[in-house]
Amino acid sequence: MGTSKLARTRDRLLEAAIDVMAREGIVGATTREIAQVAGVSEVTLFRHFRTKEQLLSAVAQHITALQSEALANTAEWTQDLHRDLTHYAWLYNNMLEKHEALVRMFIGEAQRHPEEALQVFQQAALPLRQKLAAYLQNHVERGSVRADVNLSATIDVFTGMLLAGMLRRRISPTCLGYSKEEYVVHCIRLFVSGIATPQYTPLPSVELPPQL
Amino acid sequence: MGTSKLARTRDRLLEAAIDVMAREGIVGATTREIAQVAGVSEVTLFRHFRTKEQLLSAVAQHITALQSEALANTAEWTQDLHRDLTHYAWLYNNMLEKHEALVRMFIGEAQRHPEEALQVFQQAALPLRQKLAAYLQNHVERGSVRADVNLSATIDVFTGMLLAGMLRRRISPTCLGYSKEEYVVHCIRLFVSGIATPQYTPLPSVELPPQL
DNA sequence: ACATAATGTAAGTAAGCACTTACATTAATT
DNA sequence: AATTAATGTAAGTGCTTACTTACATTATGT
Repeated sequence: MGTSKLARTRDRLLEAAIDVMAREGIVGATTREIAQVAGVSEVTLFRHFRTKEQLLSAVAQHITALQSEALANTAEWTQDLHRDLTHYAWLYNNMLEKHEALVRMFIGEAQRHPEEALQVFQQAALPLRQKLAAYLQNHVERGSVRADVNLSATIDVFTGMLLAGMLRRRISPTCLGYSKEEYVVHCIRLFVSGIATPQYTPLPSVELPPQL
Repeated sequence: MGTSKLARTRDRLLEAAIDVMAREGIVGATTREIAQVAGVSEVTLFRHFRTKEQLLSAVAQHITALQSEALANTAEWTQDLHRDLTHYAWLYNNMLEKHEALVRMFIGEAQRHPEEALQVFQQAALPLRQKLAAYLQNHVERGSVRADVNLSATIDVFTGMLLAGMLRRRISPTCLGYSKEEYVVHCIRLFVSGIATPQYTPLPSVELPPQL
């Protein structure tokens, strides 16, 4: 066995903690239920993590590790701005949906657990974010993206649109007036036409008026 | 006295509940502390609201009422798309910042309290949202906003950008690489250039927020 | 086979929780 | 002044929580 029994039990406890905390929130998640979901006794939980607080901290680190692992597979860029951003948007959106419960929890309890929330959200999204920044910077130098945009702010606007979309879908999925796909497509379109230079305007294919 | 003692105590309890719940979350907010903050005994709390659940429900209604009241003052539109949306964006952003703790709480606990979260977020933002929809529809008919956009989706993208910006600012305010003002300005610029028709391409002049 | 590491079982502790009961006190109304 | 409505005080109930202790059981490695 590559992993010891100790490590396997620890991992099961962390996964169970993620599961229960996502359902019940941090305050609502009891050590009893976490241990039960993990299939171990409550005493074992406290032998691995001396307090609930320490378990929470370990959970945050665990998630961070999982995320940067999942996003490690570098997507190949085609240099087609609209196509690449579509790929990126769906990658990001799917990640958000997969971890919706956790995202909600950390947003809601960010004030009470600032260091963990910061750790999870900032560190987990950092590599993907930097890749996108480098990609857009490349486009800026090639003249297809406007040079007068703050790249950090712009990227956060982009991911923020997708995040907010996911949050809103759960709250009122019925009477939104649009589908998930429609929303994401709108995000992409808005973003591309917002950062692209006038020369590079991919959207209105009919009769481009000459720019002045 | 316009308001009876009964109603005043009830109001103080509701305000205290908002205060404590915003700080501690719904699960973390204890009836003891809510009563203490309200300056009444815990028994009085239970005489006004038979259970904690019922108190939560009353809180949701109270917030909804407060919000639609605050947004009742109709802003006059100047028909200048960029200018009007700037005004709207700052109005919305300030509202979000004012109620940040509550927004966070309801996002985080939306799954466990679906009806209250829906009530607060949907109903509170509804009038403002409808006004913006009507305004944009007007611009569509006048040809300054593209006709091929889903207005509902587009509005949600706009408000979503602002919401996500507020959420992110609290988590990592230091190392963002941009200011709040910069973020909001980027939102506006992205949005305007994304929905405007090619004929109507406003020159993006940096606008300052109305006030702190 | 044996020593040790990891877990289970059972029971319990002290604290905090929502919520109640009984009775005294204050304020408003009549 | 008398009645009533609104609140306070004090004590307590039953439940759940994080966390502990003592001891028995299983798996693991040598």
